[in-house]
Amino acid sequence: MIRQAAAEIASPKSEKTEKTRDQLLEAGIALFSQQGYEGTSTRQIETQAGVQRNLMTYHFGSKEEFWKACTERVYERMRGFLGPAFTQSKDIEPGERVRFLIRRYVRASAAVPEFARIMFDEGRGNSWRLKWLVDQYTREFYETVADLFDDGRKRHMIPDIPLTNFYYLLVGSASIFSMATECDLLTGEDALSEAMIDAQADTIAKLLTIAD
Amino acid sequence: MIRQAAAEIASPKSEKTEKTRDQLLEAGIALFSQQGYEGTSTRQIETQAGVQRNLMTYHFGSKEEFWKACTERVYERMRGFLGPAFTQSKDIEPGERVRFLIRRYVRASAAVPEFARIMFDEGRGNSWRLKWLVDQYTREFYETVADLFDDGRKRHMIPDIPLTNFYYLLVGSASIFSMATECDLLTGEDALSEAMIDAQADTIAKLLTIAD
DNA sequence: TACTTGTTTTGACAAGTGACAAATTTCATT
DNA sequence: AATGAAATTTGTCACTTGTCAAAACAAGTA
Repeated sequence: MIRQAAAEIASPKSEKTEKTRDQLLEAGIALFSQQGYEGTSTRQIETQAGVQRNLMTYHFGSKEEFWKACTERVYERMRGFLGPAFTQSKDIEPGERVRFLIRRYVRASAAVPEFARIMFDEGRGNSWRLKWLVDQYTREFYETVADLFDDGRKRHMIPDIPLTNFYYLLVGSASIFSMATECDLLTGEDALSEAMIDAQADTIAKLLTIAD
Repeated sequence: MIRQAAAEIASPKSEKTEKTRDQLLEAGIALFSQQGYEGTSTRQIETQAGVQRNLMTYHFGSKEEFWKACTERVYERMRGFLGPAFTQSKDIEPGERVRFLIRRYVRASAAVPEFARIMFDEGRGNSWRLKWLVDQYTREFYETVADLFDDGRKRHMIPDIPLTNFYYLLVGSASIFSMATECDLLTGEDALSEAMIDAQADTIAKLLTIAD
């Protein structure tokens, strides 16, 4: 079940401290999602964050723990989009509900491209990070999609394809956003523009559901 | 245009030399596709290849050149699947041609999951590697898909969606194979099994084309 | 004031990185 | 067997990596 976040754990001792943590997290999210875990050094993160050396270790204990904190924030951001979408979908007629949620998921993926980037990045290997991501976030999301899928199939709103393929098509549809740089080089189009996001949402919603 | 490969450049001086190069390349492909460029060290490659230290530098000059050689072999492997598919598709009735090629592409992606892995990996950033991949391989492939798309649209075999979205849906459909580890953790299914490959090929072909 | 607590700064270190160069081996041809 | 080029092995370099530890600083409390 997708639900709203629990508040950040640490009590914000001081204003400045919170700012340091925040800048580190934002730098970490940007760099991890662009260069991967191994490709990003703690010093690079601190430099990009504009803070002194070793502050990451002090505030988060280790690179591993810091990475987890980064993914937490990213997933939180996804929840910030998906939670309200679920709430709103309750008021939508069943015939449109699946389509509505698919479109919202696509828009969320575009708003938080770091999420898909990290997922694609870690999904290929066998690291402790993959296990952690699946346990913490992916499993929960998968179950939600599975429920949605079952319901949609009962209502004959989803074509006759297996759940696994449905799921990875939906997830894989975010690849255009996570490969925005390549997309620009290839087509000259900005994958993260409003027009492209709409086009992608329209396309997936059309293909993954059955027209009335 | 997708065409058959040019032969490997180097004249195979001796049997053993060729074996060393081959083992290095195979190890490099496996490791680069699982851990990314920065996440893989030359010593790790040499260890996995079972050869002595520094032999990679000797045979390939540098890590950069070696990486290029690895991607060359991977793309060559993709061509080994796509080339014959194109040839065969000439004999297929136009109404089935697009569907046939889509299915073949999906099967190729499953047979060479390293290709999609590397593409997803590099597509997110802005490295010299991305530029090189696009110049060397991706552009050529994109043009091929674009031609196929135009033809399919004229014949009313492809739904009314933009080319860019069509392309990234097709490419993104390989994500299930490149995230095989995650898929196993999540669903218990082997994404690279014959059954799953078939299911994925069927699904994409069905969704991206219009039924007669 | 002195003391405590949380945070920042600086110094250091062992392990690992890619690359270079010289020493050594291998092996087909004389 | 002798030669010479290709291939392998070993040694080393300057640099980066993550982390630890101690020093310096700030701000509040007794």
